[in-house]
Amino acid sequence: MTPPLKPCETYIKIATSKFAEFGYRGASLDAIAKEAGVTKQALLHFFGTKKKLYEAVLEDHAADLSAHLEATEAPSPQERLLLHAQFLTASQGIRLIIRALMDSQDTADHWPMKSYLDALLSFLQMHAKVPRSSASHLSWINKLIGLIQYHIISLPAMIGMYGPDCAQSLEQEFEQTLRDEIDAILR
Amino acid sequence: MTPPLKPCETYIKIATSKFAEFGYRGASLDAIAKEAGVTKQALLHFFGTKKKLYEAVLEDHAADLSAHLEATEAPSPQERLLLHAQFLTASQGIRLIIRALMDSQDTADHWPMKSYLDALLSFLQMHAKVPRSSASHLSWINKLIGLIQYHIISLPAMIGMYGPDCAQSLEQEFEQTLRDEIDAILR
DNA sequence: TTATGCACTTACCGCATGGTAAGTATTTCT
DNA sequence: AGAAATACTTACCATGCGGTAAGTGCATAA
Repeated sequence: MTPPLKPCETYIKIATSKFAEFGYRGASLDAIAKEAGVTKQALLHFFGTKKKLYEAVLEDHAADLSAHLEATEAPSPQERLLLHAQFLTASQGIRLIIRALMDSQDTADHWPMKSYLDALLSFLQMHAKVPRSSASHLSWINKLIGLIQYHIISLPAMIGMYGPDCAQSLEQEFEQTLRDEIDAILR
Repeated sequence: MTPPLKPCETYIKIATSKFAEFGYRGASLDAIAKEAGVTKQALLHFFGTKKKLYEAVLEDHAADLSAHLEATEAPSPQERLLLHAQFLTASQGIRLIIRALMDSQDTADHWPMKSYLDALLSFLQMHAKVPRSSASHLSWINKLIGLIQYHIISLPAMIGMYGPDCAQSLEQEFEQTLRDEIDAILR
């Protein structure tokens, strides 16, 4: 099903994980290239500059997210949204988004996630329990992403502070919260 | 009431805002020092290394947060927690915490926020509507901080995507969500 | 008055980084 | 077969960074 990736697609995927893990500044071209088994000039050959590689990564990721939301099938909208939220949680992409948001003044002049957000918005508007304003839905999306994102980011620190035992119960509480939030807004 | 800050306290405050804005890697000693009107060697004189300055910043900030939680007075626990949450929202400190969490593997070997988290936990346990497990409270705190944090971080991008008009309604929705969440857990 | 410590500064070093220039091997097109 | 494009490589450069070494001006203590 998945054809072998073209070289430059491989680079984007590797760059995605590096940028997600270390941020724009923290991920060096050398490190990305080394993991791909090439020199950094291979990256510069395809993308010109680091910033353009970063923009390609962001656009590729936004497309991935939209595609997943589109492709997910489930008996009910709630389950579909839950599946998508779990995909967000499992993927490293949330870290990428957070880093992009925090560094936006620095690196990105445009924000390529809008199409994905719009897809989420229209999904909510289509299946919402009661009609609500667009700002209200946007606020709910913020809540959801904030929830997912902080859970992922804080978990290592939580384990460090309160021991590995807390991880499982935090995961359970987290999943329940996800369900509650989704049920609260969808029919 | 507030005596003039000692030089090294000034440095910590300036470093706090720089680290919060640009992250550990993104905030250079030169930039921090320049804003303080000294050379970077002044910082190295006091703190030895950049990492130690960073640790001092984190500890100072944790102490600030704990002190604020302690000092906040209000007629009811809900209002007290709301005031504190609003303080978190208004301060730049949340960005510092997120960056610290995301860079933790990289920079921080210990996590100095535990005392603050413990203070929050005992506050919740004392005023919770019904007795709940510590993990449940921890999860709720994650939810609250995630909420605040993503709201702050995403607002500029939201304004960029949906225009300045969406800011006010997002703010209102956000504040209402804060109140709801607090009311849901406190008597 | 001298000495001691404090709060810095100037000068410098080595390393990592993003980026440029030019060359090379391989494939594709004509 | 020859030309052109593709996908790189090696060599190199300028900048910014954290950190070291040594010195300076100043206030306080003996």
